[in-house]
Amino acid sequence: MTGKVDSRPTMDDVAIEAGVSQMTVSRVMRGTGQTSEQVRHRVEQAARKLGYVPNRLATSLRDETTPLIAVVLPTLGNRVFSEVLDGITATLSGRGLQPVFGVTEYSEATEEELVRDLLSWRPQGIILPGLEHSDATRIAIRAAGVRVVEVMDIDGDPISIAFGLSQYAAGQATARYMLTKGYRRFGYIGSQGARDLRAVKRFNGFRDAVRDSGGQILVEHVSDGPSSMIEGRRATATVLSAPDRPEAIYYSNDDLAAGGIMHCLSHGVTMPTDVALAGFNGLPFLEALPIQLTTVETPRLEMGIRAAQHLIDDHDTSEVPRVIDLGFHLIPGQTS
Amino acid sequence: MTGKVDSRPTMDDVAIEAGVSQMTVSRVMRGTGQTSEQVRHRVEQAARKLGYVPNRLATSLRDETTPLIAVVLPTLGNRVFSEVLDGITATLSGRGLQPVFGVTEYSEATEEELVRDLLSWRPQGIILPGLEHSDATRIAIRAAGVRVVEVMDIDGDPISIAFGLSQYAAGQATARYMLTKGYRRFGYIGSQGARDLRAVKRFNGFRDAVRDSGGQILVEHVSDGPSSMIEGRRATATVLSAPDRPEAIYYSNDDLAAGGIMHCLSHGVTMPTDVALAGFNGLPFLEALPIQLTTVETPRLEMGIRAAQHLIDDHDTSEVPRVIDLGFHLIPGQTS
DNA sequence: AAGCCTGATGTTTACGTAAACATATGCGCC
DNA sequence: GGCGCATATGTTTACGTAAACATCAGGCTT
Repeated sequence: MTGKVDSRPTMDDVAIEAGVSQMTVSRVMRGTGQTSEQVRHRVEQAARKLGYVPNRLATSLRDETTPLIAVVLPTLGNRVFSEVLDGITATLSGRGLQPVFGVTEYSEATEEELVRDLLSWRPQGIILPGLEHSDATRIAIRAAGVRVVEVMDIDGDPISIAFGLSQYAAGQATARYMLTKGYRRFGYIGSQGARDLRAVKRFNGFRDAVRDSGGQILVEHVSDGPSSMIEGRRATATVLSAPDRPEAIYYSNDDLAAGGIMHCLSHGVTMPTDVALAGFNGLPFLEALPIQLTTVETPRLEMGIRAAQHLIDDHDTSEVPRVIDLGFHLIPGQTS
Repeated sequence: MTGKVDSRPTMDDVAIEAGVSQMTVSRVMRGTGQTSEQVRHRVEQAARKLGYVPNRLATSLRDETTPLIAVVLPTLGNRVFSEVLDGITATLSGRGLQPVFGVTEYSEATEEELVRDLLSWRPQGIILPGLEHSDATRIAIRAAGVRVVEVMDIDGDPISIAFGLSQYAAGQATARYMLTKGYRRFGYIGSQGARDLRAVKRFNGFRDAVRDSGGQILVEHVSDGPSSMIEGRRATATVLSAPDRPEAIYYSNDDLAAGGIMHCLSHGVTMPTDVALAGFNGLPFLEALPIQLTTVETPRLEMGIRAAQHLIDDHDTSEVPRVIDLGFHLIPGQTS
């Protein structure tokens, strides 16, 4: 017996109201199979009257498929990732797919738990940040047989396919550019401790390139918290007041670097003569700075779009793991 | 008969592997009821061996409840909303709740469809931007009997409860501040056509305050696309080259206003003597500007946190509609 | 030693939907 | 005028889980 006062109406309720069977309601709702004009009308009326809303939990359970795409991101505190998410959502919407997501705050343990939770929704696919994941995460994903796309990074072995850029090469390119400008004595400013693995890779590329040319990294200042302009400003003050003051500073991202510019402007430190600066990401807000930062533009939106697109397209799950390099673009600025 | 080669393992599969009944597996998985140490161990082993992942679709269908919170946002293209989302996610995670979300791109029709889609997941609650929604949206939500929180705005009648600020008052406050500084002839620059209803309210507050004091709005420049610094720059150039040039410009948000600052800096227009500027939001990137923008700081993170918190707390659904004013804070800058 | 509780496990059922199969009605055809 | 076929609708079942209820073994009580 259906018709409980308090509960949401089901197809059964609509069926009774319209004087037909539940199956007929199902047919009318989806516009499949054969239905007479008359019945269709009655059912639609009944559905509207009762405020019927289909229950996707039931549909998905029954069909053993969902319109969900799981999305994992390190944080929403950085514009970079909301742009990736933007690309994903824009691509999914209109195709009847919906994102369910969560953030790891750069913790591998959180990622593990999050992935388990997300997979329990039986999503069509999952988008993960970076290529480094715990064994448990990999096993869970493999067992789920779900399609995976990794984004942001291509330095390593993807589970299936990765859309991103070589973080190592980006660091290297930045270093080489600075080296051509004549700088040899560098400082590095980062954040998130060593948890931001892509920042670590960039710095490795930067450091290797510097060392190969006989340059040196005089000081590494990596704070533990999230990156922000104010933190970059503080860190820059510290680094520049050290006895062994660098000629140039490489920042793990634009927020920190912009803070560096703020410090220099407020303290009469001339860029690039007193100190040269370089950041990473090419975020739009850089346009607002009084002086153009040297940075590396990354295909953030495109990574999201391509990742989502890949999950939409019908691909073979057994494909060979591969990486798609979406490249990056060094923007020479006035700070170096 | 279970054990289909291709499909994900279910409790039945684990049960067979462990030589117990499905129900026992369920008990072990959730740690409820009575289970012997021995059986528990066998079941856990079997589950691990088969890579069992619970199916939340089934659980939710069976329990008639989900751990989902639906989130609707106008866009991810503006930092404001990713900050709100950040507040929501941070508050939900750790409580076993998950956000499912979508963006409307400022379209009421899209919102309607999106809300219907989201409600079909039978979420615990739904978070909507603003107080203006189509009748169909309201009806769907009412029928769903789902808990609703509206965020951003408090100028109007909430469906149930709203956490936000008075957009009208914010516009008014900005105008009054500008008026005390002696400006009387104003320009307005907006975007998103008239779709950004909160921007419209702010402008109404601004305009009313200006008119009340005998000032006037000489020009209104509202472009149709999304807001961006570059658009603000273009618009500012246009407005300042008009024959009836305003003494001060009010922008619908900080991105546009920052573009205005860019224009002035590049064209030797001195702020605030040649023209005064004011924005809205108090986004962190303003810190990067060479000159402090007059703006209104909004409690973006807090709106997200409070909204999510309200859905977590056990509230009476039949409560009287009400609005919670989280206030705003005018930041006097160097541009006015 | 019969009765009875307790702890451990099993069986049945319902959640809402949709495929597969079953049934009914009517109409054309030879 | 009976056969067959198309069209419209109904019935059964399964998806995976968990509450409610049923069963069963063993030990304790008197």
